[in-house]
Amino acid sequence: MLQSRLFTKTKRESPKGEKSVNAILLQRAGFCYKEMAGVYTYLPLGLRVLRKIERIVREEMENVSGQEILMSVLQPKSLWLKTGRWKEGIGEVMYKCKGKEEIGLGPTHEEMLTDIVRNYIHSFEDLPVYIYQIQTKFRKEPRARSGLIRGREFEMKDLYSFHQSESDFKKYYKKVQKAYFKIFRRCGLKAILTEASGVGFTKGYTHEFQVLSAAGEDTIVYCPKGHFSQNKEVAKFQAGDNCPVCGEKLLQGKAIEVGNIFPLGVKYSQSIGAFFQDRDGKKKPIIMGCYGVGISRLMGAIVEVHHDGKGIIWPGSVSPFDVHLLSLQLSNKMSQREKLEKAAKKVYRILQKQNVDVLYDDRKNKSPGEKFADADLIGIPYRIVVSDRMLRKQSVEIKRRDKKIARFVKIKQLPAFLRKNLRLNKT
RNA sequence: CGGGAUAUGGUGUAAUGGUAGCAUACACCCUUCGGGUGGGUGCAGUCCCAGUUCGAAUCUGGGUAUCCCGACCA
Repeated sequence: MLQSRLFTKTKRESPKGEKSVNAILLQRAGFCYKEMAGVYTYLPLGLRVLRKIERIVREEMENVSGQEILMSVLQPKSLWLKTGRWKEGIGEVMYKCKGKEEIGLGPTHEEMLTDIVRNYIHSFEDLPVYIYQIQTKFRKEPRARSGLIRGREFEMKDLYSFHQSESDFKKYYKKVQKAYFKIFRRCGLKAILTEASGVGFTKGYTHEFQVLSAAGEDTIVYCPKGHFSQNKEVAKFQAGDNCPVCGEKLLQGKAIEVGNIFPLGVKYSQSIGAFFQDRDGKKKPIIMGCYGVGISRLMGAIVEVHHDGKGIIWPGSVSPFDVHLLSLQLSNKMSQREKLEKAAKKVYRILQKQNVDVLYDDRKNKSPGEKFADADLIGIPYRIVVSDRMLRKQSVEIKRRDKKIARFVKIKQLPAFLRKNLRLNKT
């Protein structure tokens, strides 16, 4: 991708009033455009990141036998009346449209999917089944905040599992738990499995995946060795207490909830009427589980964790590009400029041939300082510089965004270097 | 939903009752060239409605929007 053609440019100043790091950096660098409080447009750079995160999530969902569907955003009132949630609970934050009839904008999809499942699952032999989707959700949040961390419109992956027995559900629950750790690790985040309050019908155990960050809305009490963590709202322990597992002193910190998993029991199957006939001939409500990942929130969380004073530092797995190629047009001699452009294009082609996603800063009349500043702000993991100085040595300069020092690689040896080093980032 | 703050060119800011200024971005000219080079020219603005006043960006009332704290966060 040629940066001269890239839609959107970086901004020198932080958006007015904005305090949260992810909101500032994502807007300044041109990843997101704020439409309203808690409502964002994903620009070319931002969408690439979102897609990368989606890809990771999809792969891990397929690994736990999830089948992807895409449900509608518009939801019938009748279904919500069946579960009593049109007016209460999440219904309170549902956007409702009045047309011919009242319709809800999906804040979550338990009702809808349970109703669909009701139409296809009739026997124990049809179970278990695991259905997920990646979709935009709408919630009338009383207070949208912190950029992508809490939006009124946001992207979420929601997986629902359907089982014939509690024990089968529990096995799957554990499996998804593992898959979730993998998702967050692949996104460059260290998630802490945290016990949280269940809603009435969940009788106890629900789990949140929390990422430590000052931008978080939750406070967790956790074991630094990772044995234990509880959300402050339900915590029976406090900072300074001993970890019930290893005895280590517990810590307390702010955290962003990037995912959650919880049992639904038979709440929805019962009220919506999703039953199956068991091998004993009896009709039973399907046992359900629900597993969410805030995809767009994850993007915000990654920025909160991976940045410095100059900009974002994307983990390779979710970066919009693998390499940011800069050509420094320094000489005022036309012949030299042409020579440099030719060399930069050659490097660009080498990179593309190696299947490296590259953003090529081919902009003319931009000073080196400006190109460096933009590269730091955008935060692509590798920066490759082509300049007169480099050309004299038949080399390019390669610098990692998260490292201070640069190294020099002969253009001839570039393909080998790329094969050897960049693959590391493809998780 | 309670509390606080803010609203001025595309973006970021100054002007506290009397000529709306600066920076940046953008366009053009010159200059410079490995960390936002310097200079010149041009383009462009007071959130909305009402009120006070000879006169309002500025004061008053109402509205709207944004940010922050809290409540809320199946």
